[in-house]
Amino acid sequence: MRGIAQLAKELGISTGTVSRALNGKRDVSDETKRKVMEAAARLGYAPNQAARALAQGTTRSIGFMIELDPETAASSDYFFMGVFDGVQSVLTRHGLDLLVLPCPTTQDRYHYLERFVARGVVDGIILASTQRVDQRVDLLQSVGVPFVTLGRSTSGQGYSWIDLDFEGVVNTSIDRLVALGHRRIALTLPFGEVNFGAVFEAAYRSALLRHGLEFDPRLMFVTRRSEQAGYRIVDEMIALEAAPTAVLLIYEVAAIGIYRRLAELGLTPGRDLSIVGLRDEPTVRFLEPSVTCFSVSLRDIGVAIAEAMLAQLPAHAGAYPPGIVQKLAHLELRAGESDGPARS
Amino acid sequence: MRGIAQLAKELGISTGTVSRALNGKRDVSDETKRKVMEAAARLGYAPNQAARALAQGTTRSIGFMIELDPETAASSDYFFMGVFDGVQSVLTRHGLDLLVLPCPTTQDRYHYLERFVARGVVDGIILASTQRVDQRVDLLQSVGVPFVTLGRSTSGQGYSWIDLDFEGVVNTSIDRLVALGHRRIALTLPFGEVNFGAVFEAAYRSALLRHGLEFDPRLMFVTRRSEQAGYRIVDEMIALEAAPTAVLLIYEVAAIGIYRRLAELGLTPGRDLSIVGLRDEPTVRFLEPSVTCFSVSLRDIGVAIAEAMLAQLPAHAGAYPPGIVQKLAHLELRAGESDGPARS
DNA sequence: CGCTCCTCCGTAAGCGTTTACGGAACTATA
DNA sequence: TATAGTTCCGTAAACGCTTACGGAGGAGCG
Repeated sequence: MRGIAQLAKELGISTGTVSRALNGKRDVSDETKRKVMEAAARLGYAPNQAARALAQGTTRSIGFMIELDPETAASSDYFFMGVFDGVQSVLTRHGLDLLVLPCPTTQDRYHYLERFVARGVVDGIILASTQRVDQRVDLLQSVGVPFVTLGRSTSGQGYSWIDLDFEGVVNTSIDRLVALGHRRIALTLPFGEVNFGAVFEAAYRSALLRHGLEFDPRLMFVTRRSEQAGYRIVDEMIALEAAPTAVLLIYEVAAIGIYRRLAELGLTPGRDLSIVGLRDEPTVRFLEPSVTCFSVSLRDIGVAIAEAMLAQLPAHAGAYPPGIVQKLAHLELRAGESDGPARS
Repeated sequence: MRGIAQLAKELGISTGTVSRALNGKRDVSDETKRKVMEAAARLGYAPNQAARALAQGTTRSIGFMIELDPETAASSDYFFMGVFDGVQSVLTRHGLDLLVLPCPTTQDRYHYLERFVARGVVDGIILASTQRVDQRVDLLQSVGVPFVTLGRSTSGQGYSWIDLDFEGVVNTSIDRLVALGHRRIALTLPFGEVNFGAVFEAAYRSALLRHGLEFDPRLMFVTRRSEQAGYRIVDEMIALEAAPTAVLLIYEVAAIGIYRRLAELGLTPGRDLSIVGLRDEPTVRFLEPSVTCFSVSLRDIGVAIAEAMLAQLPAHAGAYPPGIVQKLAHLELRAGESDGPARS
């Protein structure tokens, strides 16, 4: 006899009463409630998760699926830790646990997720690294599991997502660069089928159009998230017959490589080539001259995700207005010295 | 009627047989086994996790607790993603899931862990960021939950751990620097009570002793994991009456700051100050001149952790020789150009 | 043919909680 | 005093799965 039964025997009352007391339900006198709480704390008792989940039909935990691609994702984890913290801060207040589910490099992301939802390990799912067309969204919608995605996708319809305002970043950047006299502005795009690549490119095209600038596909560079990638594209840009005078980076870390290559060539960031990065992560923030980029609170993004999740959980209805929420996190410009007037 | 009952009805057999078939047990004909498998795949059936855990008394999942300190840990996640991948690669082969448990900044690490083990959410625990004295180790040992720590601790006794060979790194580094003529070698130490700080310092002291060099506490600098920290200590070192000619970094990322400050002062890494970093993470690997540091496979560390865990799980006895395993991961020197002959 | 042994399957009792239901004791009301 | 209404608690049936147990049927043997 273990668990609640032992506790009940110890107190000389029934398991039902103990359970009610622990869960703060009615039909229990304050006196017994107190006794039970005290005994539980003293014996270090906590209700068995499996039994509780089975009886209630709910696990009280939310899964956050991430991917472990060592090539590209390895450095974006920087990103996730901040988000996790934000998610946690909200979930714990509602008695929910956060379980991070790291999909191994060798496994298919769809099947990995499928197993977890089919077995009912979590009550809700948070998805990251959304692809342009992402079957996981369709899966979750069809089985009816509450979910929120960090990043948009063209799959599914009418679901909750939180994403960075890439359009805003592109518009602000291009406006700024154009105002500085730039006419040929290069762009780096993420390798792979992540959705924000398409978003970034579309925003870029429409911004050019808005300014009456010509779109030149040779000014777009697909890169992985690495310093090396930045190093390489400098030469590629220079080799063009009409080299760009500015570049907008989807992976700000590339700035490090660009700086180094420019230095080797005797060129100066902000003078010979204007550079605008996406996010002001610490490493980039430390560069000299400082990189013009954008600031966003990762924690706030996490909070928004958690709130969007709570809005979908029946057990927590009322805490947040129900319904789908789709939110773009604003990125605030942090003007640095890596961009300046265009030189011809 | 859901789950296995529905599946059984569909096939016209009992739930017991279905369960046996799905779990590949005996007492089921190959014919029915085949039919059940087929039906399960067709209907997308997977046994409910809670029910299974309750019946078997085992969750088939391992928890990996990490901490979300945005200040120090945020950038060490780089580190974790690689480790996760290694752990996963082994666990999945044995039908075990990996659940990452991120302890929020606001919560006490001990109570966070306590709740998870008391509720029986996981069969085993992997601990990171072990403190010099870490009550979590005592807790896990007292309740008898299988666990492995990534990093040592002075708490507890005779438990399994995997750690970096900090002693090896220090010895190799000091030997190398001394051979280059350095006599005053500085050291950076981690902020906080993490155990590897103490290990690093102890190894440093004994290495100095071995070479007959004087120990000077003023040559030790406690730093957080940041570029900024490196930037700052340059001035602090120079300000000393007898400035060090070399420095050994616990957080290699500090090299970035050191490089920058040296450049501002018109000094050159490897000539005016020799620098040796711990791990060759991408950002540092990209510096120019290249940083002398050490290489270690994060994935292998993860693999070792998982194997140490399996050795403790009764259900998997035999897969790996039972017993505690304590292993130091070797760090291979990657000689760069950031260190050179001492100048007086 | 009778016996034993093996193969395969159904039955049902758990696993540790939660929770609907009913009932005992007590209070308030007429 | 009889009745209705509260308050508190015990009982037991779920939740979905696993697994010990037993039994039916067939094969193999003497």
